[in-house]
Amino acid sequence: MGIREGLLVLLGDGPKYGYQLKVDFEAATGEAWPLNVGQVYTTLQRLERDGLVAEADTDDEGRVSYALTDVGRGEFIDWMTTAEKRAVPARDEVAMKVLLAASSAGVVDPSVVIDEQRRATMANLQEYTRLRSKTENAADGDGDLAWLLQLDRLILLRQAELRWLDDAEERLAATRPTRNQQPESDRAKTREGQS
Amino acid sequence: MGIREGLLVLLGDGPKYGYQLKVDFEAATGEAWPLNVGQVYTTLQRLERDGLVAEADTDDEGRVSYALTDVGRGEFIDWMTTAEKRAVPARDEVAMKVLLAASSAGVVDPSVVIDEQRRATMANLQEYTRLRSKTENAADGDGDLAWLLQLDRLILLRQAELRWLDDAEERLAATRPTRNQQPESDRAKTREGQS
DNA sequence: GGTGCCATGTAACGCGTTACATGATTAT
DNA sequence: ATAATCATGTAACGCGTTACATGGCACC
Repeated sequence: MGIREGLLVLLGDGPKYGYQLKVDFEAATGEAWPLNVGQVYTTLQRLERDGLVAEADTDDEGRVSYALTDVGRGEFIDWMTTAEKRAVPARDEVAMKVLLAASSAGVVDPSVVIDEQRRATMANLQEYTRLRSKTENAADGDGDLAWLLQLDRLILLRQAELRWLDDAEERLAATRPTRNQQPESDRAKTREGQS
Repeated sequence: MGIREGLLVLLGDGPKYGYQLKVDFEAATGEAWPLNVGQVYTTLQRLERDGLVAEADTDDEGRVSYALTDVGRGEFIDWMTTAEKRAVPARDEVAMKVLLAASSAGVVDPSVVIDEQRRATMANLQEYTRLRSKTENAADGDGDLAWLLQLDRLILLRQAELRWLDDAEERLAATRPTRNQQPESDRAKTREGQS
């Protein structure tokens, strides 16, 4: 998950050297996922260790290039053509905040957390939207396809987040006031002093 | 980002011992983010090292409980009341696949990748939707609020992903066929042999 | 008497991330 | 000249994750 696969794919259309991989990686992801060059070299080491890439002929300049091994090419094709299962959903900071606020009853007001996050997310969304129109209206029609795709994605994600914040507020408002909502089952078993 | 903050918040309403934290963490996140118990203890060590928690009085049973220090309580409040900035968007496997497929022109057909992922995501979405109705119609009206919120969230995320896959396919179809779309700028500078 | 849950840990690995060191080449 | 970019690497840290070891207690 991550850089390994990225490099693997980038090496899919021919040998490349470290720095080139960094540049290509960022270009491919629309500069939205910056990559410290050092990581390329360490990741290449690990890929070599695992037999997925091998040092290829050194460049006409002094540049050390790497190429996929057969195994590496296999992994690359495999990863590319297999859809992600995502058995366990990724932990998201915003979701964590809201869920934890909701569970730690009383100490923090979930609606405050939600409101604050909504403001940030809306600002974020506006910024991305602005960037997208700006990019779309750029003179060069082919302007940075990857960057546009990233913006599309981020906009959709933020919109989804806003909807979720609304849903969450609603659900919390619906259940909280009716009862003081102590999850009695667990609470009773291990009373934790100072309530 | 992650477990640290989770434990911090959970300790916000009183001292708890390790195992309890694990149980509470999973309960708070609707069992969607499972947590190996061992991680609780190592994370507690780190939190203690950083002066955010301290070992509190041992339980009536032999259980070692931890409590927030003043600093820890500060961090907790801080984290809770501050919205996430998310300067750099998180790397997502699906997005990576599509973007990399789009950039590595020719080796892999992006539309194939997209189609395959769409199938998986749709199945995923249906499963979550099914689970939600099932949970909502459960006899006990208060049934697992956290779990419901997670399902809401995952459903919205998957829907957003589907829309993005559509958008991406469209954008790729719009630009790709017109030109063979070699990013000439970089391509020219470092010709990488065997094309 | 064994199976399973409660409870606390430790050891080791993997990967991402940062920071640092070192040079060559190019541009101003 | 000197600043920026190209190019390759190393060292160290942090956190998440897995696997393992141990022991008490309850229930059947």
